[in-house]
Amino acid sequence: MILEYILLGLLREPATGYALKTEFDEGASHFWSAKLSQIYPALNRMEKRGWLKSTVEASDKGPERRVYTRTKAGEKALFRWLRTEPIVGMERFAYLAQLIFMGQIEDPATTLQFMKQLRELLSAKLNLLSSVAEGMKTDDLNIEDFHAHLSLRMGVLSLSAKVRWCDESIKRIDARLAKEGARV
Amino acid sequence: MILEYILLGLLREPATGYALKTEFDEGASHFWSAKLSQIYPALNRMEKRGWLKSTVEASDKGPERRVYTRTKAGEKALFRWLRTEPIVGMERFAYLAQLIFMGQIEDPATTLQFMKQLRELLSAKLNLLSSVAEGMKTDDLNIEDFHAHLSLRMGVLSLSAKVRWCDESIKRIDARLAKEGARV
DNA sequence: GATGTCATGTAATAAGTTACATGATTTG
DNA sequence: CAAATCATGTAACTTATTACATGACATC
Repeated sequence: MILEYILLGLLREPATGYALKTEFDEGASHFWSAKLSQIYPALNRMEKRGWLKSTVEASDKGPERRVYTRTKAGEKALFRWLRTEPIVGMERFAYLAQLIFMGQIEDPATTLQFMKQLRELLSAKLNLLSSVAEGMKTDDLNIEDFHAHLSLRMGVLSLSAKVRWCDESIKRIDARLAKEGARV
Repeated sequence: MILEYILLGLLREPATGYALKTEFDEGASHFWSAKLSQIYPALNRMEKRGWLKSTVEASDKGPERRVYTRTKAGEKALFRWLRTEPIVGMERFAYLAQLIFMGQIEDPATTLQFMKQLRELLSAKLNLLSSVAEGMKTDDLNIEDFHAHLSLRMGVLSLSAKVRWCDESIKRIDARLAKEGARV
């Protein structure tokens, strides 16, 4: 279960389920996502399995919180997973499914609008990631920041490629529409 | 449910569950995947809902087959979905999760090997997609082939970017290893 | 006769989403 | 005092994977 390994990875330092959710949204949202209602039971399972230990602490703000700490067994499980082959082939792009079948509607104007919307959505994501990446230095990073920077770069490069693809596609659709218009 | 809409899209022409699985693997694997054990119940549900009709036919080869045909209601449901906003934010890259936490192992050689493996896996996918894309003409396509070509292009462009990212990353890790070696 | 492809399904389990339920503290 | 944030969980449901079960026909 990939979520569990991501939680193990995030639990480098002890944290609550709530804090992990925040980290997820801030640092991992470009490659994975999870809801609180999935995180809490997962942490529970992991503790039963011996990968985590938890203690209940009073909070300075709000109710009591359950703080999870990664055990040695948890670390071992994580490292074992990290040494497996790169996991590929689970890619999911729902918007490509929409685009590919949109030809059946036979209305280039619909596709044009779709691609323009998609361009905006993707470039907003790109801007977010770029600003995080640019806020980091690139040289003399410690090994953990170096890894964080590597994965940010992949987000930046692949989103840039997709935005360029949107632009290219918009031009091609415009050209088709111009031809159609000329024919009438 | 996205799978159901993809099945509707594929069912432009009547087909069996088995044939849809083949189409999935050949034409849709770079943006979605599904197992037969998920496809059969889905088709069943969709027929109950009135999106499909099925008939049982004898096969020239192997056992009887259930051929599904998309109904007008199914087409309407598909077109309605196609006109919704582009679905983004479901991206999942398990290999990025591996990479980002790999810093905790503190062994650049592990990361180097990982990136080299990833490069091979991604470039194999890229070659597959490129050859399909190159086998298509680019001008004067009918509207459906045009859409197929658009989505192939996204695969080619974004995979190229990722392969370049692997190369860039491999160089950076090599540089770190060289530095480390120099220090010893 | 073994292996591969065609063909359809069910059962059990795992993973993920939406909705429900509760309640304290902080900030405007 | 209303809204936001902090905080934890359960219940119901949907979606997806793995394993099981069956069997015809084709090719080597």
